[in-house]
This record gives sequence, structure tokens and C-alpha cells, in this order.
Amino acid sequence: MDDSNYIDLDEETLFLVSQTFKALSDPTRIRILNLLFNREFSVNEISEHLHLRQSTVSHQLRFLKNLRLVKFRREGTSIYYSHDDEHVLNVLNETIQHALHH
Amino acid sequence: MDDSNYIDLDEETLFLVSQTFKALSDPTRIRILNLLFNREFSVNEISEHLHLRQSTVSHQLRFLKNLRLVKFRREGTSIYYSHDDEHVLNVLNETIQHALHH
DNA sequence: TGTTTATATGAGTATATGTGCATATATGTA
DNA sequence: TACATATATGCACATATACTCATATAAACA
Repeated sequence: MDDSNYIDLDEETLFLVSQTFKALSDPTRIRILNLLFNREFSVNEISEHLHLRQSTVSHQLRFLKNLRLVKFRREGTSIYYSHDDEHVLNVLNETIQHALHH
Repeated sequence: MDDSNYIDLDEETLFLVSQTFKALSDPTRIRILNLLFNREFSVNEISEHLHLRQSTVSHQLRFLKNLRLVKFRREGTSIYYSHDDEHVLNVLNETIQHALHH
């Protein structure tokens, strides 16, 4: 391979990149991240706003939490989630804008 | 919803965005797009460079072609593929760089 | 402690996805 | 036309994924 800026991706990078995009490849997760764009929401609030079952939201939040795309804080019995990765959120937002205007 | 820049995503946008990221969520497709970053390659060349079966490459190229992420031209019996979406390629490249340096 | 409310999790299920084999299609050439 | 080479495609199969129900866990409060 004689192309100067070709980078042969190692397995770890490949896995991390694919996992990141996998997080953004599901409509439900996109809706959740899009909702969290401006401010935090509790699990129930997300569930109500997006008309999703509580367990569905919880499962997807665990997915996003494992990838460190969201963070949370407890307040009484509620748990408030907010986004935690500027880069990924920018990528998502750019692509949404791109889709909306094309 | 009183948050000014919250956008309730319509189904079509949601589908397009999720499909775009789905294209980038598979290691094989990432490797192919990454290979095509600098120049075009035939199906066989891709197959040899990445050590993938010809049918696997062909299947994935069809996927990428349907999303208009790659284009192709015929030359004799060979078909040369190259990338065809600057935005998506930028997003992929940014995320690869982000993963490599963090 | 017992009850209520909020969230997390395990199991089951239906569907989606990625790959490989075998084969079809298409182009070039003898 | 017959044959070789390159690519595409249908089918089968194993695995991954997203969702739902039921239930577990955790905090607040009477």
C-alpha cells in the first residue's frame, strides 16, 4: 500500500469506532440523545416525552451509559440523564442537520 | 416541550440518519470506506487488501451503494469503487482520529 | 417496618444482520 | 461460440439486536 495517508486500522480502534456508530444507528437511541441535547431528563420523563416503555428507555440508557455517551445523577428516587460526549453529539447533530436540509 | 432548539425528528429523517450510522457501525464496512479514502479500488483489490471473501465485499458494497456512500465505474470486467459522500467520510475520519488519539 | 414510586435487569421472542457457498451474470478474448 | 475472469446475487445459517413482560432493587416516607 503506497498511499501516504492510508491508515490500517487496528482491531481496538475498529471496535471502538464501530461501537460508537452502532449507538447512533438505532432510531430510539437517536431520539433519546436528541432529547438530551439541551438538558437532562429523568427516565420517566424520557419515557413520556418519546412514548416509550420505561424498560425500553432503561435498556437503551444502559447501552449509552456503557459507551459513556450519557451520564446521570440521582435525585431522590429519580435518576436524571444528560449527554456526556461532545464529539459524538456534534457528529449526530451535524448528520441530523445534513439529513434535514438535503 | 419548551426547549427552543429541540427538534422533534420526523420518521423519514430518523430513518435516514439511523441508516447512515448503520453503514458506519460495521467493522468490515468501516475498513472498506477507510481503504477507499484516498483512491478507487476494484472489488478484487478490496478483497485482497482486506483479506475478505469476494462475496462479502460485494454484499457490503451493495449496502454502501444503496446509501449512495460509494460510486463505481466499469473498466473491462473489473468494477472500480470510490467514495461518494464527503460528509459521511468526514464524520468517519473525524471519529477514527478521535478514537486513535484518546 | 410496610408501602409507594422510580429505575434496573433477566428471560423470552421476533426480527435484523453479516457471512459463506454455490451459482448467475457480464465482459473480454481465442 | 466456447472459455476465462470479475462481479453480483439468492439462499441458508449463526449471531446480534430491540423490545416486552415480569420482577428485582433502591429510595422516600408514613
